[in-house]
Parts: sequence; C-alpha cells; structure tokens
Amino acid sequence: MDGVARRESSRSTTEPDIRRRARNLLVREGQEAVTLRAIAREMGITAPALYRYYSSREELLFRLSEDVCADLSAELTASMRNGGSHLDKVFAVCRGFRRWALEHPREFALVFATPTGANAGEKTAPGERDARGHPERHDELGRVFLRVAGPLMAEGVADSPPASLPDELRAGLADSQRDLAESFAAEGIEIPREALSAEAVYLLLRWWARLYGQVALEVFGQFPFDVSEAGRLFESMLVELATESGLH
Amino acid sequence: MDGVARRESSRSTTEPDIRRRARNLLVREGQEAVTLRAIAREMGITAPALYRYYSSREELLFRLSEDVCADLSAELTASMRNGGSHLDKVFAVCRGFRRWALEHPREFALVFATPTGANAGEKTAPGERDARGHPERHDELGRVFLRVAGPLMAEGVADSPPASLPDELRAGLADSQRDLAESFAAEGIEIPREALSAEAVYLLLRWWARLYGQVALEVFGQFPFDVSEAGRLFESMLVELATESGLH
DNA sequence: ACCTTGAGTTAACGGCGTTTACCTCGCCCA
DNA sequence: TGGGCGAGGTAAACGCCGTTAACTCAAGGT
Repeated sequence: MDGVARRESSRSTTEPDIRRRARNLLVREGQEAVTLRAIAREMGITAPALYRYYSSREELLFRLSEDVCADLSAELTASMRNGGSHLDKVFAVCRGFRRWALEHPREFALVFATPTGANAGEKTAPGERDARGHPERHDELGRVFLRVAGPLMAEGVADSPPASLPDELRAGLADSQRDLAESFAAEGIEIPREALSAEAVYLLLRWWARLYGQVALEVFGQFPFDVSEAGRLFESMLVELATESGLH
Repeated sequence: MDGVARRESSRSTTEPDIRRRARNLLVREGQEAVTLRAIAREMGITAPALYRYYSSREELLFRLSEDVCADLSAELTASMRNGGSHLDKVFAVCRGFRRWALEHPREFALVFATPTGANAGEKTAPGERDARGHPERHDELGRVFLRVAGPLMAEGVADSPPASLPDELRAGLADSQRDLAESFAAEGIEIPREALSAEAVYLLLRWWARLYGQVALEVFGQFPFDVSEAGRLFESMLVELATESGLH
C-alpha cells in the first residue's frame, strides 16, 4: 500500500515472505486456495506484483513444492539422527515419512500425488524437464533416502532369500542399477559393488513401493472398513519388510 | 438456444448427456477442466441451466466419480469372468485395476486420490456423510472386490504362515472383522466363519494396500530411477502376495 | 544532473461458480 | 376452454480468479 516501506524490504525478504504466505494457504485450505490474489491480499500488495517473482501461478506452486521437499528432508534427516543400527534409522525415516504425511496431507498431495510428467498431459514443469518424480523434483529428498538406503543395501543384501528375484526382472533392473550407482556416487556414498546387485535394487524398490503405498492409502482415506489400527498396520509392514530384507 | 427442441429431450436424456460431456472433459483435460461453463458450452446451453440437475459443481464431480466407479466395476467384473482358480480371478482383477488406472489416470486421481473426509477438511461430501472411502462412495466397486476376496479368504486362510499376525493387531482387527462379515452378508456371499479370522482380514488389507500402493506409485510417476520394468515389478508383487497368502 | 531499473501500481480482459429474476412452454384440472 | 403451475431454460450480474499492458516513482549508478 505504502510503497516506501515496501521498497526497503527488497527481493531477498519479500520472496521468502511470499512463500511463507503461500505455504500457510496450502496447509490451511489446500492447493486450490493458493491463489495469487489471496497471497497478495495477505501481504497488502496487488496480485500482478507477484509476477516480479514468479512467471505464473504454476511456477509458484512448483517452487512451493520444492520448499516442502526441503522441509521434509530436514525433518527426516533429524528423525534419523539418533538410532543405533542401520535398521533403526530406516525405521525412523519410514515412520517420519508417515507422520509427516498424515500431519501435512495437503503438502503430501501436492508433492507426491499431483499427476506429473507423462500422466499429467500438457507440457513439462517450469524448472526443467520432469520425466520422473524423484531426482529432478525432490532432489535433496532423494539424497535423504539414498543416505538411509545405502547402508541398508550394504547390509541387507547379505542374506536376502536368493529366490526372491524373478529372472525376467534381473535383466530389466540393470538400468536401474546403473542409475542408482550414479546417484550414490554423486552423493559421495560408498557402496561395495556387490551390494548394488539386482536383488538389492529390487529390495529398495519394494521398500519404497510399500512405504509410499501404505502412506498414500492412509492419507487419502482409501482404507476399507475403519482402520483405527492403521498405525499398528504400518508397524507390522515395517517388520515384515525388514524380515524379508534379511535385516535383524 | 432454441428451447423448444431442447424441451422434448427431457431430464432422462439430458442428464446422462451432461455426465457424458463432463466425463469427456475429465478424461481429456483433467479434473479442473470439468467446468460448468465448458460442459454447457459443449451442449449449446448456458451454465446456470446445469443447476437444474446438480446443486453445485462439487456435486457434479461427486456423481461423476460414482459413474467412474461403476464403469471400473463393470470392467473388473468382466476381466474376472474367465479364469479357473480363485487365484486366477484375483490376479485378473488386480491386473485389470492396474491397467485401468494407467489408462485413465485422471479418473483414478479423482476417485482414489482426492483428499476426502477427515483429511480434506471442510464439510462432508454431498451424497451422504463420507467418513471412509470404500463403502459409501465406491459401493458397487466394493462389491466387486468383496466377490473376489471372498473365495480368496476362504481358500487362503488354510495355510497362511501362523506367525504372520502380530499380537497387538489381532485385537484391533476385531472391528474390521465385524465390518467385513456384515459386508459379505449384505452381498449374500457365504463365507465359512473360520475364514473371517483376523489373519484373513490382515491378508486382505495387505492385498489392497500393496495393490493400491503400487498402482498409485505408477500413476503418479513416483517411482525412483526409470522403471520401464514397472509391469514386471507388478507381476512380481502379485506372485509374492499370492505366495505369502498361501495360495497356489 | 540524468537516466536506468526494479518493485509496485491501476485498469482491463476473459473465464470461472453461483444467484437472481425472468420467460415460456407443456400439462393438468376446474 | 382456459388458467395456474412447474420444469427447463434464459440473461444479467456479483465476486472471484490468472494474466497482461501501461504506468509510476524512488534508488542508485555515471
């Protein structure tokens, strides 16, 4: 409104402010309430001013989802800190992910259940191209998972059931093995070569699929009957997964 | 426009027409493109006329999601028809669900990944109250799953690993057992009483959690690295699940 | 002193959901 | 025969929305 008071607070303070307000709207009222006009209104500014910072609402939402990922990463990293064995850390990260998702369902929906890439149709995201979700978009979040997955793979591959990997898959997983090896290398995480077996990759995929799946199920309320027992069900899944992975 | 030509096509033909157009928009351009004005435009009608049929856009979307469920149910029922053993049918339904979801990502997102009930905030859905997803909203879809799950439970419980059910869960699953028993009774599906054990309920939950989870993962493109192998991964999950369920 | 630049403004366009008031048929009943 | 009436449509308007274009105006460098 004033214009003078605003001027001295330059880009470096205004831009985080925008994100903060946008984030609040997202948390309180969901993605579709994150409106340029609403943000501007809360800041005592007019909507077109926001175009000095973002080229479109879509880009703002994209940046917002990056912020969300960063926060989630920090939270997961923190939750991983105290825990003796590798398995403890893995469990901590999984539980942290579930807790965060249940506490922030709208952020979860934005980041993990917004049709993206091929399935979304239309053009690619503003940041880069965006074929798959993980590495481009989540980035440091991916790093967190890698950091916890590395030791898991190193340890877990030791005595996982040998028959667990169907033959057709072993060949197809080769690309993923290479991708994963590169990611580990890029993060400076050292993994013994034999730990990057197709079995280990398969293991990792199962962890993520079940973790994501159960959490999404819960967040979107798609459990059949009631499920006050969702928490215990989740714990049971973790134990199962650990057992199947040959972890103790 | 005319008003006379339209009159003779009464409610019984106009209303399905609305749904058809809405459905087309949903499929082609996604949920947010399902606009009262766009539908009206395609029908050569003005937007307020649609309020003779639905009290709000939200209600229209709700009805639409019911239609989607009905179609999915029909498709799954059909895919189940030819298949000898119970396991064959279960596999057929699971594969059918995955195929449908990948072919209709926007419908999937509307029905299975729209934050609903407690997590959505605000008021309840227009149809009824809507605490949990399955029975109220999906209804006949629930029936399809029940029909395929019944024999599975009857057969599968025979020799599932005895230690698979954590003790804390057995108690908590009692409510779900009762719910499930009622649902089976309501559908006229006869299930031996011992097949409705806590173990069997736990089994069922795991099937649904992994099926939903893996499909959602794929639809939303949240697989890490590439995953051209998603199909084989899915098959592998089915086999795993069947083995764990003691099915042959 | 002057000009550039960047953060913000106002005004406007078109699209959206929704409400209100109105019209206008076809139908049933006195 | 005619008059009410309700169902299905209309036009106009309100207040949102994203986005664009043309502007203001202070800060800062030359």
